[in-house]
Amino acid sequence: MTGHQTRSSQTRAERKEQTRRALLDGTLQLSADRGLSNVSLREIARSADIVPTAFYRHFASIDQLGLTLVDDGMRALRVMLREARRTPGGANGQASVEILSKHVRANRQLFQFLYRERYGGSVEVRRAIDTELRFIVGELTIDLSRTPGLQNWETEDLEMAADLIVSAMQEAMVAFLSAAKSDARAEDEIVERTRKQMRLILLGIGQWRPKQRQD
Amino acid sequence: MTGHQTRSSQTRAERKEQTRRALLDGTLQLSADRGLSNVSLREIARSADIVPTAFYRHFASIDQLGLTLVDDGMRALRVMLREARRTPGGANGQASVEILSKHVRANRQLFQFLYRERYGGSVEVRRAIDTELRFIVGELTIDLSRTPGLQNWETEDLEMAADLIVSAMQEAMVAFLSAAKSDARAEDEIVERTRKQMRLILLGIGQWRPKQRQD
DNA sequence: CTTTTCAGTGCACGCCCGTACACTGAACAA
DNA sequence: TTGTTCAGTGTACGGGCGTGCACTGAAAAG
Repeated sequence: MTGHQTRSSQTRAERKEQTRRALLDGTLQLSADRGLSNVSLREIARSADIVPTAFYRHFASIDQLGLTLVDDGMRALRVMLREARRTPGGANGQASVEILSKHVRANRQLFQFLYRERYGGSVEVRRAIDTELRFIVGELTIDLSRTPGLQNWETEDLEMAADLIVSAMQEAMVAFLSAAKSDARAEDEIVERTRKQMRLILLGIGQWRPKQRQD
Repeated sequence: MTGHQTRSSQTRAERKEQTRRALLDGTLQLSADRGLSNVSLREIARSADIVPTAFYRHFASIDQLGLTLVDDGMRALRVMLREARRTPGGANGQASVEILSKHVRANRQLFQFLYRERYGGSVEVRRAIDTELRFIVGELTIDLSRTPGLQNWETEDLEMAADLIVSAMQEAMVAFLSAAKSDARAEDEIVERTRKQMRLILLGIGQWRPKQRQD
């Protein structure tokens, strides 16, 4: 009631933030089974109970809102990766698959948004996602370079392996999200298959001869 | 000029087929950088130089047209796979990467359509693509089961390996299509990386112990 | 108390959309 | 020659869209 600070306001900004979140959540909901590009500004506004033109008080365009969602999704992804990295054998091992499944369940819509827009989104959204994804491959490459036995690998080869791991993980994520929401059996199968794939890749890495050449 | 057959007509059906192809080609063009769902029926009709309502003489809906494009794309994909299969070591080896790159270059838009709609398309289109893709994994599984040294693998494990190979190949395809149309250096890098990934997977397969268990 | 800020309102506009409907005219069958 | 088929036409409609513009009224600032 009595605002006596020289700094920022309170109730006013709170309400704005609330609407902003409603816009983001509503958009996530609406785009879940159609993609962002098939959602209209008016629909989004409706979902947040504001009039269409008020949308512009929060975002300059739907695309800008999309980029914010990409940020949110990537943040969730980084949280997941951090957990995987501090888990024993997490970054390349089998434990990471369970971590993936856990986080996917907790962030369904956000992750779905990411993989859907990665291929189907606008040019800007696609580029934003690809950039972040490349960054992730880079981090995994560094992780691998510190793994015992891989210190003398060439960066190119490390990147190649990291890329393969990320590809498999992404496919697992997509499979997860395609499975019915509470089909535990299907989820278990995906986990099992992906675990094996990780093991297969690790076996391959163990056999790799760093400077090998082919004609 | 003189049509004297009891069977089908000639010039009439030809013109229809011509328009049909114009519709398919135009749609492929229009959806290349926006996705099928962002293309309007009117645009498609315009691209084929017909009036909007005439569209329905050929397809019941844009979705139906999309399914036809999925068929076309899958046909191209099967042609590619057939070539890979009859090439020595093609199905899992490194030669298959070159075959992939060749066919992708020859069918850019069709393949782009496939991977874009696989995640971003309508429910029906997505299902059609996924079904076909699963079929391909199945065929590769059979190929693997005939490979010397893998005869006593369990089907589940073979499928797991086939799935990983297909994932890597798909990622390579996407990378190809994302690379600028005439960036030979980028394409070479992708080929090289994917080749190595195939080699890595093969090494992993070589080390695989069929009945291995983990806690 | 007075003034300023600004999230949200309400209306109006022009645009493109899908599609219903009645039609035309050339290719074809008889 | 005559009648039928049917790919393509042209008009018209109602509806959703993005957005420009003038506004309101409560919260914040002074």
